[in-house]
Amino acid sequence: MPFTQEPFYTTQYGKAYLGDAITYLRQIKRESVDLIITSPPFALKRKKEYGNVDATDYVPWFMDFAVEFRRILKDSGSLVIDIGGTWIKGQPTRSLYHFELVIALCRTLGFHLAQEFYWYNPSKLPSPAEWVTVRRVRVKDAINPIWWLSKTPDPKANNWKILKPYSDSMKKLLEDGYKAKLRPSGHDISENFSKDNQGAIPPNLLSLANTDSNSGYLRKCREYGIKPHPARFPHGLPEFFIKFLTDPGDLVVDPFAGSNITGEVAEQLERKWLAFELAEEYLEASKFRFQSLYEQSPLFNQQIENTQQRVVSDNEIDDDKRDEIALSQLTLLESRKKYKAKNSTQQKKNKHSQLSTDQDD
DNA sequence: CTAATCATTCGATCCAGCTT
DNA sequence: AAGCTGGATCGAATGATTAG
Repeated sequence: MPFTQEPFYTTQYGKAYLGDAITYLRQIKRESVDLIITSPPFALKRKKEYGNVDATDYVPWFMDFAVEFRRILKDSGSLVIDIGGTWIKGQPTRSLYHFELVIALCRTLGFHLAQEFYWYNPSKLPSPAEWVTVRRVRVKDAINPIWWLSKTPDPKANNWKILKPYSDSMKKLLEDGYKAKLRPSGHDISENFSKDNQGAIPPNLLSLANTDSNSGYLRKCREYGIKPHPARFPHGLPEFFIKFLTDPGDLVVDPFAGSNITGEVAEQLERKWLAFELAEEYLEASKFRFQSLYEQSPLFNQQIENTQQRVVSDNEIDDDKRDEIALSQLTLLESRKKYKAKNSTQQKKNKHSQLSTDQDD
């Protein structure tokens, strides 16, 4: 992609860019993208640090992006939007903004609703607290709608690629044989139901607990004192749609990339990817997802220098306090050195294993 | 005026340490 | 060496009320 701006970083399959997605989207060639998958900022009542748009302004705000989405998608391409619901201020009733969005995308821009999905997070906090845990007049909101939209009525898709293991009772049925007959509903269950397809066709309810608390990304964020992106979807979500809707070598775009989980998953699945993100801190930390990148990060080296300077130069604090800080920072420095050493041996190991597999090939 | 407090939840993952 | 167990961790919360 010949963008006017340089990428923030580049990997084997992808590029991440810093800035407003709209400026980049406008430079992408028409009908060149296979999948746009994203989790835009939701219209939450309590605004987050990454910036939220109000429910009343949401559809017009999104439309500017959606026009470009439609232009850059191939006819076989899909647009997948993970969008959380929200509440009307001051009363226990739901906002309609995410429904209004999907209707506007179809009615105004001519997108097709290929299918609606729901992401169920069983370990979601019981919220909204006022209505769920204080007054107890609603139940916890643990579902995110995911709109799968397409540019034409027949986007590229193949559910053979996302079969899930058969349940125990289905395995038993396959062993014992299906009783072929007309069901009361009129559904004709034929002998064909006894065919073993090596896996079940998944439903449109994706059950994924979002409980990442100790991943490499989070540990490195903690280590370098960077605030992790507070709103990350689980890897399983982009993985499902990338496998379902694209082939290796296809192009996947995430215009609201955040900590760039989409890029990480696309890289693993050998799809080309483009990620756009407004906040430099989030994009910088997303380098932690790509081992080859993060040690080249100025953040990584600068933090170590800063720590060394601070230990010797800070005279404004009283003596006890300064000793305490110096000690904690020395410990921090030690742990970074250890981490760096451990990581470089790890990289050597990886290189070795890569070489040996190359030879095998 | 702003800031703090209150109500509530449960599963995935990583890691260290132990057992087989 | 491989497998298991248990501990630590943390999460796209909100609005009313009280304290400062």
